[in-house]
Amino acid sequence: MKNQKRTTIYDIAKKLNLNASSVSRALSNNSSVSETTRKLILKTAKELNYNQNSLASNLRKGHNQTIGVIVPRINQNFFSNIIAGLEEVTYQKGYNLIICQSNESYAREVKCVNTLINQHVSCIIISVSADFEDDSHLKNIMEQGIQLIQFDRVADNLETFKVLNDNEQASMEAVSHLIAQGYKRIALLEGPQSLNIFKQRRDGYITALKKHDFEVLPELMIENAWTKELSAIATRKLLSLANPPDAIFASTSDFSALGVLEVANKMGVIVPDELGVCGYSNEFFSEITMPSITTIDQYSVSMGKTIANLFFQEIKPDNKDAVPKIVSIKPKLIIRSSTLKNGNMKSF
Amino acid sequence: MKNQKRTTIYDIAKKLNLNASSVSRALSNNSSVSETTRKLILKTAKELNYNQNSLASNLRKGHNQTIGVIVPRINQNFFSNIIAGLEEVTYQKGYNLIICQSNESYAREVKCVNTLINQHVSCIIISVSADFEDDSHLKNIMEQGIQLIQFDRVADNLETFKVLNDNEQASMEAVSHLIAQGYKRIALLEGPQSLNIFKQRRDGYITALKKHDFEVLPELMIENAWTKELSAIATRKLLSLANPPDAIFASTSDFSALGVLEVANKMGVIVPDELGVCGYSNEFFSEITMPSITTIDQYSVSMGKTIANLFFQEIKPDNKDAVPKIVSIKPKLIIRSSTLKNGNMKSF
DNA sequence: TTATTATTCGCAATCGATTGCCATAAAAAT
DNA sequence: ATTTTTATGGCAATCGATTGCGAATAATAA
Repeated sequence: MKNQKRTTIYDIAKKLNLNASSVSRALSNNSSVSETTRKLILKTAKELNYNQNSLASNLRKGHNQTIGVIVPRINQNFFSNIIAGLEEVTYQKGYNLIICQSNESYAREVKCVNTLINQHVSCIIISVSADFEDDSHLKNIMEQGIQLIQFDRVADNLETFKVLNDNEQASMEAVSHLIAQGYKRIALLEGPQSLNIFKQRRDGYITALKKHDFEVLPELMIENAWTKELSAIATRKLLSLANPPDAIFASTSDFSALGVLEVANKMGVIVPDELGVCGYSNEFFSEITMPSITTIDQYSVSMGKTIANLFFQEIKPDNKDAVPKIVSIKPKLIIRSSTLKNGNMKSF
Repeated sequence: MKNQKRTTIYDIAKKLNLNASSVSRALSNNSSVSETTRKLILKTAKELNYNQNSLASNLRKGHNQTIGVIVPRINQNFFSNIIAGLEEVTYQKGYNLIICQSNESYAREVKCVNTLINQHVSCIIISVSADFEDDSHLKNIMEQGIQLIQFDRVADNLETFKVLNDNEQASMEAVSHLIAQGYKRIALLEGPQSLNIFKQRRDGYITALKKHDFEVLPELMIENAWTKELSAIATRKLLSLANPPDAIFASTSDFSALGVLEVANKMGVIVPDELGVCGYSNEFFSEITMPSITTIDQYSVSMGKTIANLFFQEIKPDNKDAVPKIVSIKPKLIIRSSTLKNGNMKSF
């Protein structure tokens, strides 16, 4: 592994007694180079094992075939699926992805943004961290002339392209389904209200209750129950109430729903007969629990593709007057055993 | 969002009647710039909302604070955890990650490699695709003076840095455990033998059998059963044998093990009493199935960190004579209900 | 006060590819 | 044979930051 310098277009030019400009043109397959010399150039390029220096090319051309992605956690199912979807499309277009994770930290999110700005990426795709403070860093992205697409968790009052899930609608449908199944006291496990997605799910819950003339009971709404552990604690509390709920909508995730399930099991409360349980996200495991968990699928991979397509179709062509557009994806309620009171259970 | 040009060090220099070189030096906090002018420069840089152009900087400096990662699938648990671990460390060091997925396709893997070479990344970290053909593209990486680290699925006869799991050892332990539990006819579900990891797991299986004077029976070794569906088919076949196995080691993944579990359940075969089941990878769900699945944990996040640290500690400092080193990580057997014949089951 | 050293900063080349413009040569038209 | 057109490829500037070298100035020593 010698530290020899890599071959450049100048090396090729020198060898063929040509000018670097001709080499460049031949390689970009573009303008006026005779067929003969082009073939000659391509051949020697291969011989010398030439590889283009994208840094130089991008610097000169003033743009970068690269898109930056910032997510709270790369290895969270939803986000890794988003990234997989993004990559699928961007790869086809010859674009690269630079991935950063904010680890749910605002400070780190800001740093990630700055790094990506320095890299001159042509677009930044972001889902903000849980301790989101303000949107000045996002504004800065746009001031630097870089496109910005927010998805899922977004800064509401910043006008940018957005790809969202219709959380409120999905949440409403889930709760309506619980009501239709005959559940009377439906509790809600919520995530941090600093994130708009959790607010929306809460809104959907309230809307559904009101629509069916159910009372909205604050004691049945537990904030910050967004991990399996927190959810288990909350469930224990709820089920110990004098007047306990007969259904729990774990609006934060299937992990929360699993926490509910485990506590119910330990306390001898039968799901779904005595307690309906609904999760969110359609994690793989939600299908194989006993009973299987009713949940909401967010089409994460296809959402990733949607985001990428938004960039290529709406934004990239004429970035001058691209009017911020909001794409809303309707998640799908997946009904499984944990909310089917009639005992219509699927086999394991 | 005007398309104004971004401010450069020349803009700052012009405003202060200085030379760009001074600005550069002031910003890099390095050499001889008086405290007064440095502060002045830093101040105006902030005022003008200056952001460094990493493209130009990297081009000049001849290296890139970027590491390329190529994995078969980003949204596969093991790999997304690896990436999370990598990112954790590289972020601390101010390095960026460019992520590509080969989608288990060799052709695409080659393209990814080329893109990363063009990007002048300082290192490529790769786990090869299932239809791996030859290692010429990997050799090319090294010829271009780019560091190469292979992990998990590696090209055996290429001398590079490698971070591996000791698959053979882990596999041997798993099978030995099954034997210790009293299982007598242990079947093996294998992955494509083009990947060395699956060969190693097979070797471990055979070693364990021989060590305990068990016969190695080809009819109990099923190739290419590396998805839940394929595994289910294989299981059905195995359990229908005149002399069926009393344990199945799904050496490919917990998904395969789940396939075994489901078929056993449907066929009325009791796990673990009539059939022991062991998986691989310690997917989240393996803990919550009924019964929970004995499996092997690969410490994926920490493995990602190990890989990154290998780069920063061993390779980066003096890339001249870095002697390829192989780091082997010992996975951990996690014993759960699906192999505990004595009925020592954990509660769900 | 003069000589010497240390500080601070400017000049200009460099990294590798791209591109507008111009020059030469070849082909076509007159 | 001469002019016009076209094809081909060279020249040189450019993208933005970095850096070796040298010049000018300030600080210190003699």
